[in-house]
Amino acid sequence: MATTSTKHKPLIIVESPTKARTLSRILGQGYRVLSSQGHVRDLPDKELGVDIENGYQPKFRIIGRKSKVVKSLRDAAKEAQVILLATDPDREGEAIAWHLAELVNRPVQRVEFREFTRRAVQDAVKHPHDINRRRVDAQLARRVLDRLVGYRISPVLWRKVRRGLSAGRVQSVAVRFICEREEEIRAFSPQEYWTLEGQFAGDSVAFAAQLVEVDGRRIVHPSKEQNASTRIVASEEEATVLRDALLPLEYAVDSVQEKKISKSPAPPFITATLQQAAFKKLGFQGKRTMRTAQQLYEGIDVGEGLEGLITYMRTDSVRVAAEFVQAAREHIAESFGRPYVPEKPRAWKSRAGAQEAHEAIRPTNLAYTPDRVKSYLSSDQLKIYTLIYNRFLASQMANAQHLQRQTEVVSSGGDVAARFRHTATTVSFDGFLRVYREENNQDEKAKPGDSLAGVREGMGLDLKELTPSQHFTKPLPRYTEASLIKTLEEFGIGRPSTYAPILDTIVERGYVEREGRNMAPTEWAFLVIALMKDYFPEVVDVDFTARMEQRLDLVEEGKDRWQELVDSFYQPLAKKIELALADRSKKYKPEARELDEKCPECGKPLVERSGRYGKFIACSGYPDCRYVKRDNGAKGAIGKPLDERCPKCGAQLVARRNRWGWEFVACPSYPKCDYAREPQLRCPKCGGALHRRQAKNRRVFYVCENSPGPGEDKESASGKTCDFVLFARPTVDKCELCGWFIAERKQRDKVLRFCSNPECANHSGIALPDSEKE
DNA sequence: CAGTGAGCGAGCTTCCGCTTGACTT
Repeated sequence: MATTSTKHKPLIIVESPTKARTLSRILGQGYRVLSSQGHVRDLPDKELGVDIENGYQPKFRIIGRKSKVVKSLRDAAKEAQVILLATDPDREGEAIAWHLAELVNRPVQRVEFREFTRRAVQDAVKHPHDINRRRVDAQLARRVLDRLVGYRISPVLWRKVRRGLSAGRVQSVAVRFICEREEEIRAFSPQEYWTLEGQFAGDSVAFAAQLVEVDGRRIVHPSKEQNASTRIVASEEEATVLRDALLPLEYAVDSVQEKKISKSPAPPFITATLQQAAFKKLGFQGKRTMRTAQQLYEGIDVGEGLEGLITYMRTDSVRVAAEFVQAAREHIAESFGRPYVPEKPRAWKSRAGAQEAHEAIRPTNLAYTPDRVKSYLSSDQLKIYTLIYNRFLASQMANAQHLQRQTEVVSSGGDVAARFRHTATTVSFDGFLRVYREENNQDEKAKPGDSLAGVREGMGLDLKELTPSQHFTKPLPRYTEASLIKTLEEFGIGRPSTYAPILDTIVERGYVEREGRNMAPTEWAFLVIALMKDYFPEVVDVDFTARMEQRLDLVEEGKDRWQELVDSFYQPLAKKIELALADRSKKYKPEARELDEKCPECGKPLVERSGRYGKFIACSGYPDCRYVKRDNGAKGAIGKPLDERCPKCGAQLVARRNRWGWEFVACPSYPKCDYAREPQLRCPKCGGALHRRQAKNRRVFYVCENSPGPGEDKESASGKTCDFVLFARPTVDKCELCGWFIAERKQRDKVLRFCSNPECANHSGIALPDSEKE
């Protein structure tokens, strides 16, 4: 494209590059469209950045890795006559627009659209307006408040609990949920109860029915409220007595009732519900779901160039563009027939307080059915796309119709009166179930052995068998990623872009450990939550965010000033921080746990303590006795023996891991012998010496002495013929396929092991022996 | 590259929310 063609065209700035591309397509050649890629300015990382003494004046800096983006936006702004800021129509988007306006230092206009349809976009561009300064102020209040809460309370935790911990408006409430659930589980005592199932048979009928009533008292689950008309069968003895009493009685069908049940589909996905469904149905963690959805959003070549297959995936709204609903109705009629189209289009309602900047997550083109595009998609992409496609389609389909048939059987004669019930539900019209059903939809349980076709009221029956079965009440389960996100979303805590990262944060800080699908709190979580409840109860109150939001609305309506909002939250907080720091007790430090083992040096009992680097075992006589157990299986363990002798003392060397988890080779007789080195010293390719280097970004990498430096190419650097460079750490292990050493790299908090040979099949990663999911 | 506790007190850690692309001496 000619460079002059962009000059003087109106410039439109949006948040995401994909939106820029779509917008460009809608508006055509007359506009130049660029993206900010999210926020471009923020408070500095290394300091508070809020002048508390001076009206909470924030100190904004261009975010380091956005400097290139900012430069290109500034350059483009210089060339443009008209600048339109089309960032998202929500609080954060308004703030981004304001920061951009400040940075380009030129007159700007604001445009907003909530759908990426031609009509909505063209209409928006025709009606530009000013930036909403009140809305920007509301965002400012939100940002400053979060910074003050996070950066002022966290240091209290470093001092009183452990270094490196953190607190925040969102993460602390998430940790609180997990801790309180754990306390409930620990306090729970399972309660025994019994159910009785009878096998009835009569004239060409046979079926099973549950005992539901004895002498006018309903048999209920222990969790149900108890009164004079209810009863729990609590023991085997009780169950046996009942069985013996009921077996000899005579029985007859009391009633047969049929009920129609209409079930409506779930709304189309928003971020939180997509993550929940993908977790439940596919076992995907939030991160994996979002990464995949992003790919579908950015576009896939389905044979006709790049096509974005879904709408934006970070949304809190279930709204769908009216024209697309119409398209869906036509598609449904065509694919499944008229009865599958509801009379009126369904209009879904988002949670109160949703910002509704985007549509729900839906396919962009119904002609791209999962089946039609599957050969262009990866396996993850197809799974997520199918989920989104079907959930959306279902949300505009007709209700499913169920027929529930209840057959009740009563006893006659004897000293007790019993009532049994058989319930069968059948689907009479599948409706939306044709394309989407929830995970635990187990209400269609017509048992295979049952035959009730000939059942009539008053018909006599024999009770052939009466089988008691034992049950126990169960505590609520631990939170999973899905149920935690659901809970946070319901309380309005966190935003679509942060649900998945929150999980990482609380795991990284050591508050929570993943145990299979569940989230288990650590000791640190309990200590920190206890402190938070004592000193900062309002911050860990589930309604803190809701109260903040109400106040933000007032700022947005011009009824409150942002500084006053921040001040009214911060002043009480500042007092509590002082109180907390003044308390010198060790109440929130982990306790040493006494062990049954005696110190081999002084005979006093050993204790397990929590130190900076995890748990360790030492003598309770400290500081008189400084014994520390070295082979406790923790990080300071003895290590893996190697086929190599110590050059200093001749002992058999071992591989150990340092405090950051990296391997090194050392003498086992440490501290008597201090021989230690890196796991690999020679280049696996040419045998030359292997050097460790550090990049500007502080990442460690390894390079062969025979490889040319960055400035020199292979021709000019005579003799430097090797090109071995490794952006990872070597280990002592060898690859089974090629014999080169295995290397390790950390991807976020996860360790990736792979062969150092780029030609080897194991280079992309080694399958773990106990391959865990994701 | 091998810690840890207590206290002395260098120099360090930390929030939530928007968005992707880096590329190493």
